[in-house]
Amino acid sequence: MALPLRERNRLAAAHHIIDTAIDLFDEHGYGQVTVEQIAAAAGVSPRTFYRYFGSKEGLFTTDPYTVIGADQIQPHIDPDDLPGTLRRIIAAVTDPPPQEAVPAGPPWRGMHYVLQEPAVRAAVYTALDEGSRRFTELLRERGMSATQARVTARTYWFGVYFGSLEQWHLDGRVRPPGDYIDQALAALHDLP
Amino acid sequence: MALPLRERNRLAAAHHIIDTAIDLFDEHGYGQVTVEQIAAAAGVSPRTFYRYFGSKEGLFTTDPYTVIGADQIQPHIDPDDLPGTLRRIIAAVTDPPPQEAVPAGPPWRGMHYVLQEPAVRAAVYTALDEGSRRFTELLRERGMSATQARVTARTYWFGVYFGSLEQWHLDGRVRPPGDYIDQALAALHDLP
DNA sequence: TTCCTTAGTGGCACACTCTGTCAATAAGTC
DNA sequence: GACTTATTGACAGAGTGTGCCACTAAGGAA
Repeated sequence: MALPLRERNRLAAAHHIIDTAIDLFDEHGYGQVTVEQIAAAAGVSPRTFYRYFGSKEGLFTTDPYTVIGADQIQPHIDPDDLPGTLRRIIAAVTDPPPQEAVPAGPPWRGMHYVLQEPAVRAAVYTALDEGSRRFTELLRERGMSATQARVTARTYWFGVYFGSLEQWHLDGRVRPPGDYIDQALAALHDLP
Repeated sequence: MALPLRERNRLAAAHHIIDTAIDLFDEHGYGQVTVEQIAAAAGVSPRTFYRYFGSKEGLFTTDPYTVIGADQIQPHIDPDDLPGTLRRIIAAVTDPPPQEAVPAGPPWRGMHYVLQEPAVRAAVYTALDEGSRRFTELLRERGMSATQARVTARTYWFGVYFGSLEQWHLDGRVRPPGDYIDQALAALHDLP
């Protein structure tokens, strides 16, 4: 009961809409399902859907149920410990702590669509881009040069983080995701 | 006259539409210009616009006038010389060789929108993604592990290549773009 | 409880993007 | 010059996303 009623209702509604949508996607395919159908199945108006998520792809990139949004990633950033930052994000994202208002699970039901549907993937890239932008600023504040900060942030975000997440998923999520981060970080020191 | 008439007409038409569109963007802003207006100003039907570019963002990601498309980049790839690959791409992209059917210049008129307009940026990321995917396959064929290949390809594409291009543009395109690639490659060996 | 303020919702109209289809036209071929 | 094929324009229509306004529900104060 930490959150006020309105907040809880909103989170529950968002969660319910996402869950309903992914059910429909699983059944008919992402491209065959319209926002109107999702809204109807979830018992809300299309207008409300757009208020919650802004777009169809927003289902996968809107806090707090996204696994990749800039806001979600922000608290884990420590510019002085980049490998640690990535490991913490991966841990938080792949093994979300139980919260009363945010039931675990839903983000990962949609991982398939994040990686396979071009439109969703593009939306995720936009979210990563925003995270990388903020990260670049942090590095610049620490005195890093513009080019180095930009390349470093983008390498960690787009290369190590998203690359690891994708490979982890493609391998069936069997091995611990942290292993992929470690492998990816090692690969950076052995670039051809 | 190397190309058949149809081909030449098509290239000229594409070039003209892009040029017309960017004129309108510069005058009214990207978001304020509709495809219908672009088509009308260029003297073609909206349907033809979509046949050429597929989408409004396609203006910036469709060969041969894009600077970042997978097809455009493909011929420069040499998996055994990655730094060289990037330098060749940057060279080809920032200083396109004069071709009779492909007047120089147009791609760079739109660079501003590529970096500033979220929708265009997302489309460019999708193109980069495709390039990176192909590149990952090439590296795998050379015996590289899945994770290493994926991270390496993404690091070079999203980190070094796009990062350098962006920084070069942000700095006013004064210094040679190759310098930024060199700086970025150096940064990879000095990651925090 | 009651009143009041504010946030959230639904419904409507509308602009815009993008696709399927088909007839008309232009280019390439023999 | 006739034939084949690619390209175009016009039209209809589905789907996404936004502005607007009245209505309902929540939070706070007396």
